Amino acid sequence: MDKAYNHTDHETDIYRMWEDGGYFTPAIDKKKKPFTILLPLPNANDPMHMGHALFTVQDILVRWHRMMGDPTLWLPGGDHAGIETQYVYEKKLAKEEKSRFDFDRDTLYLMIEEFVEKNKSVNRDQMKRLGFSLDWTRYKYSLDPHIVSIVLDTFRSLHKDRLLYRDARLVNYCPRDGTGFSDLEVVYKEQVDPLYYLKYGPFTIATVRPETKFRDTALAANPKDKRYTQFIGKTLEIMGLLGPINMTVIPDPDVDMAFGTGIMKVTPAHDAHDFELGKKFGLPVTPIIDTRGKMDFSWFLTKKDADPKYRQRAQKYHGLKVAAARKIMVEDLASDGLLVKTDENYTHRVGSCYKCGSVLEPLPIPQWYVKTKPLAQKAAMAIRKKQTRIFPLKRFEKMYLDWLDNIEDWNISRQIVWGPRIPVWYCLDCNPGIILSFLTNEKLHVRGTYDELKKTYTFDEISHGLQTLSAPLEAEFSLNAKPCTRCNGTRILQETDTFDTWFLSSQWPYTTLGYPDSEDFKYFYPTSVLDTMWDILFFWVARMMMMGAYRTGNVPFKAIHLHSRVVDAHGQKMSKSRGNVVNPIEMVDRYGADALRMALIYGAGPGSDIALSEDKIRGMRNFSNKLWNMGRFLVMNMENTKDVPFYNVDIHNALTASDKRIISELNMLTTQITKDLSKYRFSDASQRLYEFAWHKVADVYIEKNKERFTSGDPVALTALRHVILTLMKLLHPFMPFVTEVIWSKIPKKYDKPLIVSPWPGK
RNA sequence: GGAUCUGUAGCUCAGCGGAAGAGCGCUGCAUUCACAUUGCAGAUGUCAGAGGUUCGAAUCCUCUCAGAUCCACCA
Repeated sequence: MDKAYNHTDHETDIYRMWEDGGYFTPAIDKKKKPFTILLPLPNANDPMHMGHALFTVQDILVRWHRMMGDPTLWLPGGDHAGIETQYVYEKKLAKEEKSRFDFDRDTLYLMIEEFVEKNKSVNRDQMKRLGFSLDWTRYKYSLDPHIVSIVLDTFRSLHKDRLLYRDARLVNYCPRDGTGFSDLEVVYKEQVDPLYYLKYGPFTIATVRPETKFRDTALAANPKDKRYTQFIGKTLEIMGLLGPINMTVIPDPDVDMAFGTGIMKVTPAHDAHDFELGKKFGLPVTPIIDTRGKMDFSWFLTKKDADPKYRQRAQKYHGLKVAAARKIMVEDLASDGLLVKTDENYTHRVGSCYKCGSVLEPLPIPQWYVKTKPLAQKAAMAIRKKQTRIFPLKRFEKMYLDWLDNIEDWNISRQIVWGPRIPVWYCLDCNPGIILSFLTNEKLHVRGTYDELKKTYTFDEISHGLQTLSAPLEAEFSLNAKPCTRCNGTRILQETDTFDTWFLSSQWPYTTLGYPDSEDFKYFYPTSVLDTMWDILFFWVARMMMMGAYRTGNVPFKAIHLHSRVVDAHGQKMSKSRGNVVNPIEMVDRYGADALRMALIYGAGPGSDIALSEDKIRGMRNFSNKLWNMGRFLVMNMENTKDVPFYNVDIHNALTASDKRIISELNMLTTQITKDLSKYRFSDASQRLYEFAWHKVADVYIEKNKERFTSGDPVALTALRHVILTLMKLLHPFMPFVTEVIWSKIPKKYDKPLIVSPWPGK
């Protein structure tokens, strides 16, 4: 054996030995209870980061259970990651001075597909570098046809159960990325904007969005506000930048009397609160901002009787981006004497796109929604009844329940190409003009709902539109478009929206296992543990619980273990802009996978951030070397001594007090580690093992008995071998490579690799 | 606005009712010894502050200060 442990000499060979030996693939044994973990599917396009390296937690559990003799499945997969991947791809296109608008839908899809296929293997190879004992024979990709077909079937099933609807409500729309998002994906940023006080007929109103005032449809005041009670219900003529308009004052108890002047303009098309208010009072929805985030004054410019002076003004605003238009309008308001004052220091929070940071525009666009309340109830119940337990902290359980108890319907439509299209077909003959694609230069030009909304639809008219929509949905719900069953029309258009990626990944537990009939599904579902970072508790974990319970009748996990974020040595979040990102593969190259794994686990308290430094990883590399040299010491001394008996109860009596003491401590340690693992106390276990191996066995036991070992005392060597072999087993889940190598060097009775050796006490 | 978490050695953090701990860093000594990716010895703390419960509090309770996070979103 070499003087020092050099991981690069061993890791590749060891992993190949495990994989070729088929040890990652479980044998289904109906007499035994399986242990199953699904790997939180990484973006198939992403190289590995420290977050992925933390899946070490799962490998620890999996390796432990495998040694315990459980049929153990750790199922890997990759995610097409809809918007994430399309975003990355569009950035790539931008470098080539192209954009998504240069391609038709199918071409763009194929280009992205090719891009992903090229990168797919990178992440997989990196997982192997970390030593993850994933069953690669079962690898799944989120766009595998059989997975998609189950997802589409879920959509159909939701429709049948009346848990699905299409509605034209306000969507958080990113004009830059060209898609809407669910509420969860909105990031609110605090910023300072001018608050303008505008003259509004007899009133003064305060607003940060003067550009939307052209299409205000009402004014609202608190019914308790004595200043305005006399006006409630009255319609007033108000002078604006484009001439006089009529507006009614409506009562709204939500209006804060202390804010601004206590009276508010109502813009149902561009504000969520106003939209609800509009619904209540039957106000028209009158958008003035389009999906590109530009002002749209066509409603005014097409007016035949418009005053030429105002027409000119509208022409000036038309097509400007919101921010630019606002600036010019404020100038015009000032010159018309309509600007009362400006508060420059108004701080508020603005919804922005989590991908590109653009300000999101609330826009009225029809989207598909899942009614989540009934689904959420079951998912919450599973936790309340302790069918599923959440580790490590109560606070995550509370977060989970609070979210499910207050859940809103889920917008699953995305206006991107990368992902499965929503399986709905519209008949353009009997139900024309339903949908519009904002994505690319689609060849099919269809008059869209958004255009229709611009024509000042009332809420009644919108809901009427939705009723006519549901007809072809009922009639035409197959995977391939056939002639319309109502009018026999052949101009059928599939919904151009794709699914929110989370709609697919929320079904991962049963789609990957082959719901509903496969052996795997019957045997491995529900899975044992889900381990993931807490930041996707709502996006993914809660939704998997909902969909699993809905589709299969069982929630998908018996336990949910939430781990924390990896931060740098100073507790700072790792980010490219800070320049403190530690690349896991570089660390594996330099110090070995075992060192990185141990560094991630050691000293990481449950629920708190995990501080990782290169110093710490180096420290753990030193620990690997310590183990190596303990093994080396044993092997060297055994070489000169024949017939070292194997440890057993009979020999125990021949041991010295010192031997007996270390074995007794080892037995206590075994019990303790087993207990730690069953309670997800990985850090505690790793610290105990480190302490015992280095400071009890190496520093004390070996040093005190050194003469006995070097002189070849068979009894002493028996004890030491027993201690080291047992220690290798206990450490194997944490540091699989170095323990497997040491194991292979020590003469012993078993010929099986360590990975499938029985857990001590088992 | 609602909720939650954290404050312990220079740094990162364990401990969460019974004599203040670990890793890294630091200081001194050792060196043909399994290992210098080492060993031995050592220094460093009003356990954020105040009050309370208790025979006993870093640990439980209340408040204060400081930092962080989640949810809801305000014209």
